Amino acid sequence: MTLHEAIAESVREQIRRGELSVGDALPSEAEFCDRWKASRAPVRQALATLRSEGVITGGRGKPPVVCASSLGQPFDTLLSYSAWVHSIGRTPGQRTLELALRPADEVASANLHVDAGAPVVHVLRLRYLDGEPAMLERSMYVERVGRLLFDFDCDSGSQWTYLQSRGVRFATASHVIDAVAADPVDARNLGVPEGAPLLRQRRTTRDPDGDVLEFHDDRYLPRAVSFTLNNTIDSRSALARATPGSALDL
Amino acid sequence: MTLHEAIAESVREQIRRGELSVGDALPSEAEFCDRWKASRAPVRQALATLRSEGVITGGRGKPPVVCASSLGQPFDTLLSYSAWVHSIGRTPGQRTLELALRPADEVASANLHVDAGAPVVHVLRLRYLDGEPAMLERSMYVERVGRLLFDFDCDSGSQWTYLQSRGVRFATASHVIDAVAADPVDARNLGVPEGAPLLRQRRTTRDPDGDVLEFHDDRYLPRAVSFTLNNTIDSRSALARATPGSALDL
DNA sequence: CACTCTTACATGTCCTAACAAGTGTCCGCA
DNA sequence: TGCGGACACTTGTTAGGACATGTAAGAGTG
Repeated sequence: MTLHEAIAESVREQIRRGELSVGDALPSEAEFCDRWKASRAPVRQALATLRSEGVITGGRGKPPVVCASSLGQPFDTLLSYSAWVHSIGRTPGQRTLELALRPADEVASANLHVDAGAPVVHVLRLRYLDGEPAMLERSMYVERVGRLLFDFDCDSGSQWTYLQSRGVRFATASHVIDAVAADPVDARNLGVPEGAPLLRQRRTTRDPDGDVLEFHDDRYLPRAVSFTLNNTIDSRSALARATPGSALDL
Repeated sequence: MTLHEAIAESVREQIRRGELSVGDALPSEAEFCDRWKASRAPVRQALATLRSEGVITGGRGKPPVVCASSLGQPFDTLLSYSAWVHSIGRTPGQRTLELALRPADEVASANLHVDAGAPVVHVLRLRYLDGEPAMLERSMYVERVGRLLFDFDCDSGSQWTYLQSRGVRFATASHVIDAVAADPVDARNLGVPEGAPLLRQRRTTRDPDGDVLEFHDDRYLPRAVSFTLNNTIDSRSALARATPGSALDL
């Protein structure tokens, strides 16, 4: 772990442990330098990282101040449901309803960027939060990745962790968040009436070369899960509004 | 404008103009230093900014690469509907349905952090996108801010711009995004059946001292508006999933 | 021709140093 | 007591350099 990472992590740790709460001021940069026997560069890099995460604010002349109690989520917890649930101290669960190798239909070929008819792995999974259904996950994988899933007990642990252990390298993801009415499949599995509002997160995950690895259509029960964002005037947010015409692609 | 801001903006400008598209490599840091007659510090700061916005990626040994065509939105376009619509080259519209000064009920006092019964300004506005209804906005303001709205023609321009011109200083905002069923008011104004799924964005905006200025409950037609996010493995995202138990507060 | 190894180049990390600019305190003066 | 200004302290910005580490291309070898 590099020095600036260690500094940033120590601050996050202090926030997690409650030693720093919202509104508290952090030590000055000079103080950090003394404590860590470091120059300003790594200290400032650590503070910049925390700032971009929306954890602290502060301006010229004023010491940085903790401005968010909920820490931003690292890349993996936004992509892995299991990792996320664990990270907030709850109990995940899951039941795989379908695992199939099928020729790509129109939707699959468009989202995975493969030829129509190419083999594609479809997965339908129901995800639980503390034993209650919370999300229905429709995912599709390019054949290269999806075939690994047939060697995996999908109900046992984290698919994400498993795929990484088999050499799949996830690098970037694009998310589109909107609302949708529960279709018959959603309704039956999530235990809501047909047409009930669901929070939908669609995402495309790619490897370092930009090739698509998977596409998800996750539908959450709004009473169980929502998305949050903390925003500061001097930081452009990664989250953006969009209209359907806009490109969803990388 | 400082040097690193100018460098970052010039890259964003090149992306907007199409001189740089997805997958293109940026010049090396040394090249930037030469062109701008600058040291590595401002160049690296500019690249770090772009990276945190999800615009570029790239690792050690490789030059940075453009990885998102849709630029992240600055603070104001996430808060001002008018500013956002303008920024994507469409035509905003709005009709104010209600503007009222009322004693704070339970919801208002909880979200604005004022005493129950304290005066609060409520606004109900229908927002259009290219002439079509796209969002219903329920907002409430603390009295200090809201009273300024009575001197303002709410259908004329940007409320956000107006309030800033009157000295209101917005600094931070917390957003919670989920889905909700259209209630009778939503349904009538947005032209959808009651119970139809809507994308809801609730937000609390504060001034630099952390005092709450306004609270919004914006409900979007999913077919008109969604939220997007680009995510990279080496950047914690400001967006986070949450369960209702989690704090929505700063 | 295929493979490995060297090497040039890129970025990541960290340092010292200096000046600019905003904030808050404290002291003197009216 | 109240106010303004000097001053100490803070963070922001930039310069210039050093070394570590990952990438990719080219040289050399089998």
